[in-house]
Amino acid sequence: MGNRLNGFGACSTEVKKACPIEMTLHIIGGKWKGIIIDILSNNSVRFNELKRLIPGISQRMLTLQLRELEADGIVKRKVENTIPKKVEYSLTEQGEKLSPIIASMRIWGIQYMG
Amino acid sequence: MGNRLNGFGACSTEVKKACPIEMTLHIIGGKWKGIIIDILSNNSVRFNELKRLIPGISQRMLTLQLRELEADGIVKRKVENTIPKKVEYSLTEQGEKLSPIIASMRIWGIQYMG
DNA sequence: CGGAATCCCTTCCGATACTG
DNA sequence: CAGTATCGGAAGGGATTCCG
Repeated sequence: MGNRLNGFGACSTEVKKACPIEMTLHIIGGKWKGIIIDILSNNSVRFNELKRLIPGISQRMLTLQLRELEADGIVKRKVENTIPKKVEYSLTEQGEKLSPIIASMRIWGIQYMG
Repeated sequence: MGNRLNGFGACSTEVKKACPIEMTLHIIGGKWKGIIIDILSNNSVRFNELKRLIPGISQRMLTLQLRELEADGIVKRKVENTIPKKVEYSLTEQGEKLSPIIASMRIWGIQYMG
């Protein structure tokens, strides 16, 4: 199932047609994607920098989540083939449209804890 | 370990202190909670009506999700002990504060599919 | 530096059957 | 009507090791 990597909107297939809320939650859901998008808002960040900014994430999970976000058209990946290699991640236009939503989730979370 | 049911903010414990975004995503995440909150926005809905309004959800999952939302202080449950029983679900004040976020996720999803 | 590969455990979720 | 109980598969996620 789930054919990934067919570019923009590669999100998990059947979900698409169904409920847009479910689809959005599927794209930004999971343990790490929210904070990744939040950090990348109006920012271009390198892999290890990103890893440093997200306490507790493993290299494996960071890679996986970035790959999925990329496949869903949320994140861009820019490689400079210098030595050592340099890879910069940033949000696509679609991705930037998500960041206010993530930001409001942060606000809500803070007042919820308060 | 995750002590549930200690009322408001019973969300899974350790998450709380960490990242508010992660916590919010934990509360509204998963396959069904988004649409449940969306339907309950400014609405009081009975169990079976809710089930009817959410295509594909099983009785078990609806119950589970409602219980978690209740434990997290998002959803209220009102029982009338008539025969047959009547149970109405609605959002708490905290829950209503989530509904604009869910709504913006719906909007984003629609334009993303567009 | 920025990954990929493997292993393994936990959580999520669906199907089905039963109940006050 | 509004649930519970039980089972089993699928997906999510952590630890560790290896690589160009």
